[in-house]
Amino acid sequence: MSSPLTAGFCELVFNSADAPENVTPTLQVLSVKKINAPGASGQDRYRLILSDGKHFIQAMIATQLNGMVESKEIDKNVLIKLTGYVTNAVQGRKLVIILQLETVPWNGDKIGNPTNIEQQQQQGNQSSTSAAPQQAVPKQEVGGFQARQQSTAGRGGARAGAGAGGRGKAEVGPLYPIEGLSPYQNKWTIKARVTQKSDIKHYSNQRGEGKLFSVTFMDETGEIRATGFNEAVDNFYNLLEEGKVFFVSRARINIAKKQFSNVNNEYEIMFENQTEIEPCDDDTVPQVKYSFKGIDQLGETQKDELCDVIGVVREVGELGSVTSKATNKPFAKRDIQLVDSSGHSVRLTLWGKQAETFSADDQPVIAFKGVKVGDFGGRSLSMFSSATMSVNPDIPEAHQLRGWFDAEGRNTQFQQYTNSMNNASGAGGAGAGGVKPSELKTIGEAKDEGLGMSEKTDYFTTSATIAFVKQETFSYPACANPEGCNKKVVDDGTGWMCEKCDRKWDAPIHRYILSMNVMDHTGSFWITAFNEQAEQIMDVSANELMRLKDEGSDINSYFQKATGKTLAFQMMAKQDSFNDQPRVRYQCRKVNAPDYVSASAHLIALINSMNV
DNA sequence: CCCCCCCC
Repeated sequence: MSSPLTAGFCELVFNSADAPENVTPTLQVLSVKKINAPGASGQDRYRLILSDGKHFIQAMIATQLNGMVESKEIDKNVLIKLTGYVTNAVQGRKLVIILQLETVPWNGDKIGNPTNIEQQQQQGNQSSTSAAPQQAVPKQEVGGFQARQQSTAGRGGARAGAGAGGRGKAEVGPLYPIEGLSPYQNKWTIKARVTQKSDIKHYSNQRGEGKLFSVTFMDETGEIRATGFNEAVDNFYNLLEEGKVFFVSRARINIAKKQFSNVNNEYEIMFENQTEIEPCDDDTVPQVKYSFKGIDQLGETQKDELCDVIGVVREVGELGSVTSKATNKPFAKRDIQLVDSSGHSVRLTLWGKQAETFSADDQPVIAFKGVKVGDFGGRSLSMFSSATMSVNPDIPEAHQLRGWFDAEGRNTQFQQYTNSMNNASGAGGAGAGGVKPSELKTIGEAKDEGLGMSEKTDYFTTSATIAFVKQETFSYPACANPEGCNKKVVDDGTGWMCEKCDRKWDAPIHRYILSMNVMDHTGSFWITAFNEQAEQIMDVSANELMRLKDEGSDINSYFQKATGKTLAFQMMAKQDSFNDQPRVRYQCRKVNAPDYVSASAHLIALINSMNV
């Protein structure tokens, strides 16, 4: 009977010093296990036991294939064909790292009676497993990955894989995927694109003075941060250009200090004196991938979150300087205003050299990766040192924005993020300790927890029904300045005077201050909604409603229509005093259609917490 | 071996 499995594969991996080149074995999964060491980004890692029918061997699966495990495509007794993999020697044990695979149709039966290749090897070949395996050059063989790399290398094939013996210099090991790198290997080469390069940073501490820089490398399997100190700065800083592809070898792999970077890898590279870096003109290495958030969506992100944003630079601020409170050091700073086709704008701050050298005054499209969301002025963005920006990138989103801006965006009024009362942008700073804007609270909870009773402002969302809308005072006469002033104006008999704009208008524009009583099953409270939110609730502008009222129409029906609406109110609770008595002012910052799914989840959690 | 990511 012929087995569909690649007999002898385990032995080949274990015994051969030569890479099993162009071997794409078919193996059977004996078990799948989640291991207790999630990846840098918190992703799960899965270990497989793979059988060739005679022996079995341990394997790890690259995180980008996790979905196949979670969907049970990869499961016990499934046959898989490894089309991309590397092997590692880790503390004398062999491990296959699977980078690419295909499943092979099979009836689900277990094939043969495989035994552990490790035990067999330990009995039969002591020397290869016990004698200081890390000091000895670990056996590293690269399977399908290398074959695939070479076949797609094009001109970059100048640097062939291990089999071709390097680049006329010392042997530097086989071409490795970034995902396959680990501290247990010292003989590897990666072919990767620099997606980010830092400035040169100088430091001085107890150990002395020094300088350093870091880059992020990316290939089709992942990304890794690399750092170089002192001499390495001199050797490599100018060579490594953002966006270009390089071969890197003979560097150290350390455990990543993950708290200092958002690069998704458990390890990082340290450039050393013997490190070799060579440019490569292979353009098949992937480019940076973005996951853009619309500028209007920033209200949904948490403060300090990193995100990707693309926008048109509508305004470039002056170069300024600020002194850090923490270090007393001055930093160059420049604010730019970004807009996108959502009609929203946001401020983004550049720091240091980037602030100094920024010179795009032609309203370019810029794609930002990994910028930090701040809550100043509602929402703001800040360039992080690991953030990157790409001016007029050749990606569809950029072309789209360019077309939109040139056709209409140029003349659009943009909705800004602000902390002011009239902003419809949701969020706003849930300051340290403050309730997050997205956090659901019943009215009872908001009161019981004393939201808005302390110094800080609290933000929460409540799903509630409008019980009553005050009709007597629903609006105020506001400055008619089309630039958007919104200040209250007074009629002095000759016109409506705005003190802020120092202008007089024939007629004001009425804006809402809508006072409403809303309730849920736990209670009710009075809330105030300003113009934008109130318009959404009333389905008519305050100005129009005032006109109807002035001409003697019955406007009661509008208020009746609003009454009974159930909405998700994004609320701000702030301490206030009234007749010297402290009280809480509840202001509605945004209204949405009720989100029944999260509201139900919240109620279920409440019920469960009742512990009955 | 750095690791600060700032200010209004």
